[in-house]
Amino acid sequence: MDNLKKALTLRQEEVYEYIRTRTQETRLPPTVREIGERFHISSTNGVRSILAALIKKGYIKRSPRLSRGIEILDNEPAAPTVENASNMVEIPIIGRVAAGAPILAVQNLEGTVTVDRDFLASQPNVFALRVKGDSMINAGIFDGDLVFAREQKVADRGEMIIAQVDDEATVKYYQPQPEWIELRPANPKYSPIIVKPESHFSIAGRVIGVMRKIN
Amino acid sequence: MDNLKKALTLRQEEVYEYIRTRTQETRLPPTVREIGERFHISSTNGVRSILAALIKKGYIKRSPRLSRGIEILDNEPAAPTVENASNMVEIPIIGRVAAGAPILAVQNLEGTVTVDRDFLASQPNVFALRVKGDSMINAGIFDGDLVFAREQKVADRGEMIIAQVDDEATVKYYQPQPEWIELRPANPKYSPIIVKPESHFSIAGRVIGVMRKIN
DNA sequence: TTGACAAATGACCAGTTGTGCAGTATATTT
DNA sequence: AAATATACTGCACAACTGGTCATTTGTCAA
Repeated sequence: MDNLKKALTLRQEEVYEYIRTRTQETRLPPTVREIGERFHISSTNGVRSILAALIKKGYIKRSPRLSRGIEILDNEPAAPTVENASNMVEIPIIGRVAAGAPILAVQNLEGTVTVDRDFLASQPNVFALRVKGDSMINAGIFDGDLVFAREQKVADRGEMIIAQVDDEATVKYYQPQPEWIELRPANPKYSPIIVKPESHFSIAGRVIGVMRKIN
Repeated sequence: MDNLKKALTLRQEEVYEYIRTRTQETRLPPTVREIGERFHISSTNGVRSILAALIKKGYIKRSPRLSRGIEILDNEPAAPTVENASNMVEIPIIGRVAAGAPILAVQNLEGTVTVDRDFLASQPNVFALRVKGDSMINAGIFDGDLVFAREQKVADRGEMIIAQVDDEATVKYYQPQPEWIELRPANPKYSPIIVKPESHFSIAGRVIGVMRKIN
């Protein structure tokens, strides 16, 4: 599925080509505004929409908030050592969640991580989310960690889930009550989130792993 | 080979080496502040004075006002840049540590994990260790977690390291004292380990990441 | 006709980043 | 003794940079 790269629009092709050559020639990936300048796009958001499409289609990867954090994903798989790759799974990383949209609705993909199939027990439909805040600190999940979840719409009481409330995706313990749903943090500093029936709530998945980079 | 180059001070050498490896590994030259962070230089001007010296001696080049505009002036034309086709790195997992043997000795290896190069910032000489016990629980490291470390024999005070004491490898904070070495856990239930000079002690590496499988 | 999508605008915010200025302390060189 | 180089601290500032919000325009398919 990943060898068949999705087709690019003309504009996306241009921008991709520019990033590629610029990176190769000057050793530095361009900034968002530099791309905009090159193509006479006056708004950073014009560029962003194109970059988002390129991420979605697997051509580039971005490190959020990092200046010049665009990386060309050169996957010419170079033929040999093929079978090795089959043991790996490519997992989409969810960035910020757009209101209303289903969590995997690609609009906010930040990129992908490739992980060992063993790590995820080869489960299907896995995605990753970058954690914001320290509300799950007692569960060993820190700010900036990458949590992995298996996509599922239901969960058992007490399981750690990724929940989508309005336009936010959070990691919490699932504690359904008769009249409402309680999302319990693992940090005494925070109170449980009470989700009333009128909110937009859904379970996005159950947490199955964590990854943290230190320093 | 490059005898024409003027000699560098120790500090300049360190910084130069850092810029070189960082640029190669992450594809992005560091910012001034990132360099300062790495070497605990609190003022950007401390870094600037070193960079100025490196420019003067012909080791680097800077593009004024350009973010990340540091360029290594290498006499080597940068090879054919064949590069790794795959973006993955295979990391050895250390099992039980035989007394006296270096930690990466073959008899200690338990297996390998393959991880995304980005996760480890493609650092060289990385290994992994399965954590036993809950002594680092407040650092978000639980029993059974896999911790990743970069092999190095020295560390700064307070860094999280993998230490080898007699025939055990443990993850702890490094707190050297004048007369002994203190290995501090991140769990109030445990006391620091005091390593007396007569013990077989060595630093195996600095912890750079954690991975946990849940359920 | 409606709806999804790509592409773009313009204003704005927050955090990053390079630079400038004023100093300090310690070596080494002249 | 004086001059210079090195290696910093601390603070402030302007420019840069990425991200967000609200809207708009055109295309293409159902």
